[in-house]
Amino acid sequence: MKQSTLFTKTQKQSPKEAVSASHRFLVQGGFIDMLMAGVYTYLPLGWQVITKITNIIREEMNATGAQEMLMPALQPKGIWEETGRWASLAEIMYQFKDRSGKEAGLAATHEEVIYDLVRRNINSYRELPFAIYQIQNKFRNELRAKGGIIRGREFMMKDLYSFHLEQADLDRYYQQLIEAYQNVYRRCGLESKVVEASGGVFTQNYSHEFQVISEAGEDKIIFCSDCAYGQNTEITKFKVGDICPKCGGRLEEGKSIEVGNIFQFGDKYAKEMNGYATDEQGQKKPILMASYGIGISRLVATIVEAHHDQKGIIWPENVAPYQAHLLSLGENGQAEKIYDQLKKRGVAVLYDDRDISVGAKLADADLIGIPWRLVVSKKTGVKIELKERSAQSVELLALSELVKKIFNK
RNA sequence: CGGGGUGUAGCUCAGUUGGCUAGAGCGCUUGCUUUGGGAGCAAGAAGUCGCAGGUUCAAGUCCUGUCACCCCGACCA
Repeated sequence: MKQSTLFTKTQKQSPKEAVSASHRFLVQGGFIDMLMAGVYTYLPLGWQVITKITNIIREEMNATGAQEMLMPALQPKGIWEETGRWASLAEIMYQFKDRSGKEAGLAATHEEVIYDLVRRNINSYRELPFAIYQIQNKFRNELRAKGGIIRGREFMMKDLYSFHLEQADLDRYYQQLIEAYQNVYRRCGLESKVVEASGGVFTQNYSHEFQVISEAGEDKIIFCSDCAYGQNTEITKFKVGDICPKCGGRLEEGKSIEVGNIFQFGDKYAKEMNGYATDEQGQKKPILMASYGIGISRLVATIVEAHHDQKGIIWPENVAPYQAHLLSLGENGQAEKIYDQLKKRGVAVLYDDRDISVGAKLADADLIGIPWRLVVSKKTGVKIELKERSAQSVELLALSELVKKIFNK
């Protein structure tokens, strides 16, 4: 990708409304653009990051046997009335009348839609268990949107629903998903805590949140410094300094960002929406459900909160918009050749071919935060100067050495 | 929803007790120079002063309404 043709430029000035590092750098670097409070466009650079993250999520979800599909965002009132949530979610859900006077809403979540689909299609224990997920925007009429894409009114989510006839089977899959979630966060460069929390207004049962310790967070948790255990301060009886019940480490308290939340609903939806299947003995049994969500847009912001310095973002390699950032600094065509070579070898490279000052290019490279910076200038001759975004030192390498060393190509 | 604040060029902002042709920096266009940390010089384009109404000889400035955005709180799969 040639940077001269990249849609939207970086901004020299930080947006006035930005109070968090993620908000500031994502806007300044040209990753996101606000349309209204809590509603953002993912610009080409931001979309590259989203694509990397969703691919990681797909790999991990598919590995558990889950299948991907896509449900409607526009939903009828009827199914929501079956569970009583049309009324109980009235404040958070966008609800309106269409021009024939029919009431409808925008998806705040998808339990009703998926359960309606399942009850009409699943009749036998032979068809269970299974898990379905989608990656889609959710709409929530938050009283106040905050912190760029940390709390949006329209935001991207991966939501997965699993269905079982036996509680033990649900428990088994639930544990499997906890591990899959931890894999997702680890691959995104984040250390997550698995935190016990209340089910909020949505379920009486317990739930687990995945929290990343960060000053930009809105949640407060008690967590173990040695393992991934934690409890939300909403429900905890532990105090700072208590012993971790999992590993015996010491508990601490800190602010954190909730990047995932999983719930066991058990037979709640079976009862409310009449979802039953026949077991081996020919008996009617409730179809149990659990829900599992990852806030993808919030995850992007969380990664930036965890990986940045004064100058900009430092993307972990797995989620970086490009693998390498090639900068042409006042030379005569050598960079263009190297760009072609890198493309030929399958390296995803952003090539800064713009006719602007050296300082501006270097500053933009720091702001955008691609992990490997490749500089070609009069000084470098036929070689390339390599610098890792997170490091201070540079080294001169020939193209073949370079691609072998860092891209394994 | 309660409290506080802000809407003036693409962006960040200045604009005095109401007064004449509404400004700056950045960005943008053209030309020349420059080239390892956000370049210099010259010329230029760019504004219904958020929107509607009112007061006044005169409104960016005062009044009323309205819309949008930000911050604190409340809220929060």
